[in-house]
Amino acid sequence: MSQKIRIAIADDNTFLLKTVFEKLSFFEDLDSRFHALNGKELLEKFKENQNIDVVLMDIEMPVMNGIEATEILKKRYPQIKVIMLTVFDNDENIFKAIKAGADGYLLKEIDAKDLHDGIVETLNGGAAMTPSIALKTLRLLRNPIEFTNEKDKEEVKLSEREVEVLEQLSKGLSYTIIAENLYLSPSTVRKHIENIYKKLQVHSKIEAVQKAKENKLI
Amino acid sequence: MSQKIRIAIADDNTFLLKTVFEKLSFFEDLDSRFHALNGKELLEKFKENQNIDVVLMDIEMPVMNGIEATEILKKRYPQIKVIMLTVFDNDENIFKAIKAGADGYLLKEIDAKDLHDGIVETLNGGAAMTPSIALKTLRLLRNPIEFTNEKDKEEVKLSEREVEVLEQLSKGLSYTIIAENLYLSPSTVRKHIENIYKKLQVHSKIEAVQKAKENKLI
DNA sequence: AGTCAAATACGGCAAATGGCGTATTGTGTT
DNA sequence: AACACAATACGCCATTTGCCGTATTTGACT
Repeated sequence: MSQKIRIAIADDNTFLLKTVFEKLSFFEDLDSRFHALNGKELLEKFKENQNIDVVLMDIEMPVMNGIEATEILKKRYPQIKVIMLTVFDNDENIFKAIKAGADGYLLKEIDAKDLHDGIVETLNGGAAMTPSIALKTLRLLRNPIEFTNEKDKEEVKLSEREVEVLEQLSKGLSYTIIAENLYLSPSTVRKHIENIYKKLQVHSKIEAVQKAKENKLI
Repeated sequence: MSQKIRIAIADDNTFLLKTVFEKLSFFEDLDSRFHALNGKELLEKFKENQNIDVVLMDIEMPVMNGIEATEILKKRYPQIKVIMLTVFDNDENIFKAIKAGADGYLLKEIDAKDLHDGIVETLNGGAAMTPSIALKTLRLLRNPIEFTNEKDKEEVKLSEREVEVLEQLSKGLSYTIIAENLYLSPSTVRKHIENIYKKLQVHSKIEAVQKAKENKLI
């Protein structure tokens, strides 16, 4: 690459902004050009200065959030790559960002090297995704039904292990088989299921599996 | 991770097989256990030897292809991670593989380090995807094209009464409650369910409800 | 250093479930 | 009339499930 990759960043948190700049500064092929504290500011700066290759875009910002900004930006300058860089990894944000035209979706905990690689890959016509995000996109693809279902549910949180158990439950497996598959004692599996039921407010396998699917927990 | 990651490979091309083995051999935390030349062979080897963490699965194989094999494998051993490793990157294969339950999709041109990283990330609950594949999944998500399975449907026929019972089953109700609702004795409900299981070739409420939904019987 | 949540695990108990055989009644078809 | 089949129903039995209490370990955060 003869030319440096020119980058703009949109983020309202100046501390995180600084962290990102630092990560980028390790690499000589990257050139951090400017930043904005919200979507509107970013778009205004683009009016005078469009020679940017990649935008790293936060989602939660005042005035105009990153998803709206992405939508407008990609419509106006389609050649510019937009990579979401955020702490939020809920399905709705991911899906909205993709719909808005994002070329990648990374989480802020990403290390400098992976960020760099993601930027380069995106410029080369790929897409940047942290593995946990990739998993969620796979799940979204598997259940195309609920794309319409935008309304909020009361955010039931299951632990990772509980989700694993639930996934096995959904295959119709029994406690003992699940225990074997996960290298646990049946007692533990049963306790996990008990806890799942409490969290989901259900009283049987079927109800649990159905509720989990509704809430896209599996 | 104290334990080595145990890997099985399915690929009909022995040359490519060797290449993959070589790539894996660079890493001390990876343990290539066995390989198979097609999906059927893989499943047979799994019958005796299931202590595998990750399967690297080719798509085009004789006898049984990688997508069918993935579907069966993931149903039988849901905890095992399956990563497609193939030269084919067309939308249909990607989508089918994801539907079949693949946990990742990598292209064979991948270098050793990225392959290793992908395996580890997948084990850690993420998903492995080469950037070009990630891009295609994003596009698939953006386009609300209905990829609903046109094929299969073995036309299982249930009687009216059986459908009624099944509908109640799907609400998560017990035999006795269903009996009350339909003005039947619990024995009858159980017999109906027994017959339903036989027709659907399943062995539990959950499986029955899921199969019925797949076949749009309820 | 202390707290907390999560993951692990056991035992007990009542109810539900899944699989088997058997039997009677009605209904429609050959 | 004979036959097939769905719907109804009971009993037996082993296993699974749902619910309860309790307990230890570990890792994360304060």
